[in-house]
Amino acid sequence: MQCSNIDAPQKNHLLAALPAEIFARLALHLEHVAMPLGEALCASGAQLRYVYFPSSAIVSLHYVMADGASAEIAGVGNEGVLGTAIFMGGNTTPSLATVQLGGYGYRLPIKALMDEFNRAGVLMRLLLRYTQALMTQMAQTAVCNRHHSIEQQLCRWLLLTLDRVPALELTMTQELIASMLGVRREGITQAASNLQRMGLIRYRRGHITVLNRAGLEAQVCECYLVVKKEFQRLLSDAPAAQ
Amino acid sequence: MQCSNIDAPQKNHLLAALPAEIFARLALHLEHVAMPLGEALCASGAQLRYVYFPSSAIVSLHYVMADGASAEIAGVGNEGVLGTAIFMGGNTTPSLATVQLGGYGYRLPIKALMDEFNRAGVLMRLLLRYTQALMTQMAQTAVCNRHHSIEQQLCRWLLLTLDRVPALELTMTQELIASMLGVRREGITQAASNLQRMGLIRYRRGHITVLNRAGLEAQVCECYLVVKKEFQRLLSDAPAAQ
DNA sequence: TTTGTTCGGTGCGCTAACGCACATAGCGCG
DNA sequence: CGCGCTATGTGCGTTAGCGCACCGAACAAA
Repeated sequence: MQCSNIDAPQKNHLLAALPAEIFARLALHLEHVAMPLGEALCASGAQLRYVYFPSSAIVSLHYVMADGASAEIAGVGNEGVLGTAIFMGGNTTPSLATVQLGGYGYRLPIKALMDEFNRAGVLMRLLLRYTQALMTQMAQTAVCNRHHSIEQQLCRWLLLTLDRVPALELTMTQELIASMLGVRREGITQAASNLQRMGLIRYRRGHITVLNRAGLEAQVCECYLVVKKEFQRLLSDAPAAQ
Repeated sequence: MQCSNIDAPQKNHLLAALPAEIFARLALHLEHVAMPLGEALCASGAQLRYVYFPSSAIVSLHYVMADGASAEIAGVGNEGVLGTAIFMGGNTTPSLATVQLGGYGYRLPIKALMDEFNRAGVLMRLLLRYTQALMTQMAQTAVCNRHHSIEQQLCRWLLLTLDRVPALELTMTQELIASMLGVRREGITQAASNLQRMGLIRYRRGHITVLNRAGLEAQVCECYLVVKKEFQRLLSDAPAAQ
């Protein structure tokens, strides 16, 4: 599939934030790839060969325990990059990365990434700031898991997901959402019914449509705003300089 | 209080892992400081003036919500450093840092840290690997909050804390532990009673003594080992080189 | 020794979420 | 058009953890 202008590298915010010169160096090695739903980009402890800059796909970082229970730790969409462990020096992580919402992205061989990262310039500072934002998301997930209801967490998850795609409709089963949030499928059914009754969303067999985004924002716990504001603070275009 | 050899900078694993030359440069600016129980080292969104390398103290990174509920996100002891946001480029985080177990540590003005960090050498790679380990801890906290019982979480918390201090006895009220784990004090009372009945720990008014560490390790959920192994993998002395 | 304060233990009733079982309904495919 | 698969809705009983109230016990300071 060709790169069209509706799926240019610049749809990824990190790539878009790079100065032209640096982007040009990376672009030689960037490869447009399909990221179909369910694809496992990185198993627990496995070494990535590429880092991925999603343009329309969303990747879920999650952890599956010995007994099969699982939970999402954070998500990566067009605001970020999958593979922070590469430049953080650990190469791998104990978590899994699977495509949660199919789409496209750009991948970059880790050598090309590290060559640029090791210049210790704009790219390095940008990626480190992104990583800090990712840490905020993980921290807030921990807090939200502890204290908030399934319904609130569903609102948070929906809003964070919507922020990463242009559409108002997601192709996503309740089962899948449940496994993301680490709760029962029935719990999602009930929470989603509530939101539907309130007129905030509409549900139909594998598709969820947001009807009233402001209403969702009124229901969501504070965790959503904390994460969103921190992403804005750390990754607004301006401060690529230190 | 003077620096004695029972509280040298090398008690902090990160400082100890530095080559002599780099350590010498930093040592000019290192300051031995008391870190008393309860001290707030960094409020939410506040800018640190120093980074802290605990030698005997333990710092808790936690988050307090609008309604007062709170949860610990991660802990920082002699294996790490408080203030990753400085070198990650964000300067602040939404979380709080308070001293959870009083003791001592070394602080370093952020300018001295950044001068060395910006050499993009051993210190930078070490701090980034530590930050990745911290991310693992945060991720595992999120998972553990979701799926494991208070008793298992108490085991995890005890073991992680013990790994950071040489003693088998901690000075710590149940109230404090409860606020760390983000649960009720009564929940800790009950979990601790169970562990005491099993002969694994002994409790007395503000002091908790571990009697049978192996027994605790048999009770704990997998989260503990995941975190511990990841710290070992990322921060064993050898690979300061990239 | 006394007294006051903080810490820990215990017993309610309540609720959110779980595990399970099963009914219904959309939707693709032949 | 009908079949069958898969997604969703629903109704149990069960349980972990919560919120509250209160007691007793340990410790510190006078």
